[in-house]
Amino acid sequence: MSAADATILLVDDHSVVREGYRSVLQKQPGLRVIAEAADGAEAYRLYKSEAPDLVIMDLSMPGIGGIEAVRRIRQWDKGARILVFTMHENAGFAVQAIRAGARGYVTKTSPPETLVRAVMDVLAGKIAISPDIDHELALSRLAGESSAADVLTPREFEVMRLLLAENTTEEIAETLHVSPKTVANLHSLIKDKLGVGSDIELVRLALRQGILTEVDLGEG
Amino acid sequence: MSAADATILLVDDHSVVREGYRSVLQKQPGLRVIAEAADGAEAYRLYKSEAPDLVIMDLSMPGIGGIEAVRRIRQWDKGARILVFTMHENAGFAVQAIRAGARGYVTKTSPPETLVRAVMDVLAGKIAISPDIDHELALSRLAGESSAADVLTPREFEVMRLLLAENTTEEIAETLHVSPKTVANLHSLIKDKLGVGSDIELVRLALRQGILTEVDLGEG
DNA sequence: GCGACGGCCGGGAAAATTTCACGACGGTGC
DNA sequence: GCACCGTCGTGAAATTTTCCCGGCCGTCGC
Repeated sequence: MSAADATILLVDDHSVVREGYRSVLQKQPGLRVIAEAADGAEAYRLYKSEAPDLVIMDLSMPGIGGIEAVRRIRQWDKGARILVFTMHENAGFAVQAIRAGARGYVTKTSPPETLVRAVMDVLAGKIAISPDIDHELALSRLAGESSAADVLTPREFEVMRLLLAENTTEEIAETLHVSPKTVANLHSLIKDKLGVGSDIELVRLALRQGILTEVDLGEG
Repeated sequence: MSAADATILLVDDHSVVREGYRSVLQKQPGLRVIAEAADGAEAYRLYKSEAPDLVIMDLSMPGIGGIEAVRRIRQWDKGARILVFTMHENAGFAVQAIRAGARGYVTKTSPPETLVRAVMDVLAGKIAISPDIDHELALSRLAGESSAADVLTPREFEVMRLLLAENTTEEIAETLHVSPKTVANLHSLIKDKLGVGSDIELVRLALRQGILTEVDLGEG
């Protein structure tokens, strides 16, 4: 435990899983886990008090999620090094995470070596993406699937969010203070722009692109 | 490592997570992890060759999922003791798991002690459910939400599955060899029986009840 | 200033879908 | 036999979706 060890903050809402990170990382010389958090808010607090060299962050967590935690930490410390380590084998999430300021994205299905390698790369200032996500990103590029966040105007995106969260056209019209007709028109336009034929496909696309998570839907 | 140790098979598609189980369990005397599997098929194969006293099983895995793996193992060995350990804090999944033959259901957010306790309980022949799921189950009972699997007839359930998986009414009519009109009628009837007003709500309910998982939707 | 453009809001009408009422058929239980 | 339920389908009404339209407003380039 020399003073030169790189210090690490682990963030994951599953304690048994944190135990796994620890076990893998402590086999690696030069790394030292100095703190653990179970949600985004705690992660932010601990980052400020502990100033670790690296954060390993899960995405799906109660309260403020991982993406938002990444954003806040980066806002507080522009140089923060955050490696996202998550179960989502989903290019959409990776794009969001990197845009939010993460320096790496590794899926939990990756072998321990990949995680260790990514930790080292991020500490060395590189960007680390696990191979499966690299592949996913390439595929989505090739498929040319429209990214909802890109092709939709802010208003359309908002309506889409509400469609997925609330239910009836009338309710949305009310919260937006526009006519139900407008919402219906937008709804149709959104499906058109996104190239989906049904609401069910719309939900699937939102899930695939990480606009929505399972827990968002389940709780609603 | 006495011969009297209880032998355990770990099943989880995330290697780092298996590392976590190991770390927690090996602190407990009387337990010995003898094998690990990364998916349902491998779990089944290893169960037959290793005959462990207990299986600790994740649910969301590539290929055949955890529920199906539980079913197969129990079919092969009526006395198999399987403890489901998953991220899904979802009463629907718990019901499915128990019906498939699991002897316990613990969420990954639970502290390590809860997992250890559940392992001991299941080995002792008891049924172990983590407190959060107990609570969820109680709530869903109180809310009296119609369980899709109960209120729907087999045919209706099948159509619902197809609606969530495929997309157009025509395609489903084709695969079922019935008129599109019938599918439309069923579609309407299903929403009525389930008390949902829109397709989006239908997806949400399916997710909540564990009829569908995020990966089902994403991959479609 | 002024014209072009794009986002936003909604009306109107045609087209498609959803919903409801109804009948037929086979299987099951009494 | 008879009642009941699940399945399948028709037809017509009700509703929604979709398409086409025009107006309003802010921005950009000239």
